[in-house]
Amino acid sequence: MTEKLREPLRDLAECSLPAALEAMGERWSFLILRAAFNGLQHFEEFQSELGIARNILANRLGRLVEHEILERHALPADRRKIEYRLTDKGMALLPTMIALRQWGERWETGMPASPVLVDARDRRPIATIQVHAHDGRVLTKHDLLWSLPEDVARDEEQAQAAE
Amino acid sequence: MTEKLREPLRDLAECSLPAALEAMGERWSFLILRAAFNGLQHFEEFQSELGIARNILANRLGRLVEHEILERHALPADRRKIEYRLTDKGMALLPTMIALRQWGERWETGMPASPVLVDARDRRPIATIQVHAHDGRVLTKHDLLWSLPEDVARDEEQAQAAE
DNA sequence: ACTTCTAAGTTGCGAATCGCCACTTAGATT
DNA sequence: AATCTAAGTGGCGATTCGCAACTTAGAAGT
Repeated sequence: MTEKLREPLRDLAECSLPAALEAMGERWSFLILRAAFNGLQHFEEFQSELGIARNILANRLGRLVEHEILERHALPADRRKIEYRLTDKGMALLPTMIALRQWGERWETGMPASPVLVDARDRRPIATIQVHAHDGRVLTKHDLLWSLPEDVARDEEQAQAAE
Repeated sequence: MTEKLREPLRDLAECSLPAALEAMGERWSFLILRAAFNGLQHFEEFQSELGIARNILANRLGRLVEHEILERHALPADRRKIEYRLTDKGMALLPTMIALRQWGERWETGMPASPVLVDARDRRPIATIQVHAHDGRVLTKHDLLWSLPEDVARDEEQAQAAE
């Protein structure tokens, strides 16, 4: 259906970032995902909420379904209506989406725009997404190292040897 | 320099995700950022590492500089050489980039590709990026609520009232 | 000084994608 | 049967992508 003459990004680098971008890297994909997290499920809902062109929306929904980020369900009650549901794979994008959004709030818009995402338990805003070590310490760029798989410490023994 | 006749995504929705995508949402932007986190600094380095077309690379670097994600420095020693350096704003994209990469590893490639990102202190792999509550509990989609700013609990008093 | 080399772009141009709008199609409603 | 509605599809101009060749400023070699 969709032609792909330009080189997929996935082939060009050794890590899986290109693969992720292959699925989510196009214009509108993240906004559609956000709308899905907000509970929107139908073509016309996405269309009027986002103001996206219909053909582009159809194309993006198709891609997201291909990549199993959304699932396409025709409702038994009214088989014209298609429900697009987030899959587990789609929901697993939540931290990415929130991290991106929080970055936008902090560095682009400068304000925590509404609606705010809160913990349902106590209605307090969620924490800022950060990089943590295996033991929970917060890490910054300077605490990080790119390492080949064979040099990675995997068990407590090696971890303690490094102390 | 760059013309923009199509509607910026930032205007279309109420949260700052569109603003973030305005800065980082184009093809190659995240891969250039990853290369920068990997220590690449020069035009020709990005070009040969990523295999991106020169005009596109020039355009993307320009955009990233405009958005203050990278800084452009001509080296005094050899003023032909331009060093592109990550700014604090750029470094703040680290959690987003890692979250996206981890998602790709888990759901697209299926393997933790090299190089692996490890904690420099003990060389153990970093934790998976997750959403946390203000008190550190891990939250999933079902623990979350979109809330208007006026309904957000802000201090201990309100937080305890909700218990 | 003058030729050569190099880093970082810029330009031209064909191919692909975006975005607006009108049209279609399958299925429900009156 | 006529109408309505949800979800697309097709046409087409505008924009962007991507390859290759060219340019320009500055450094190096002789």
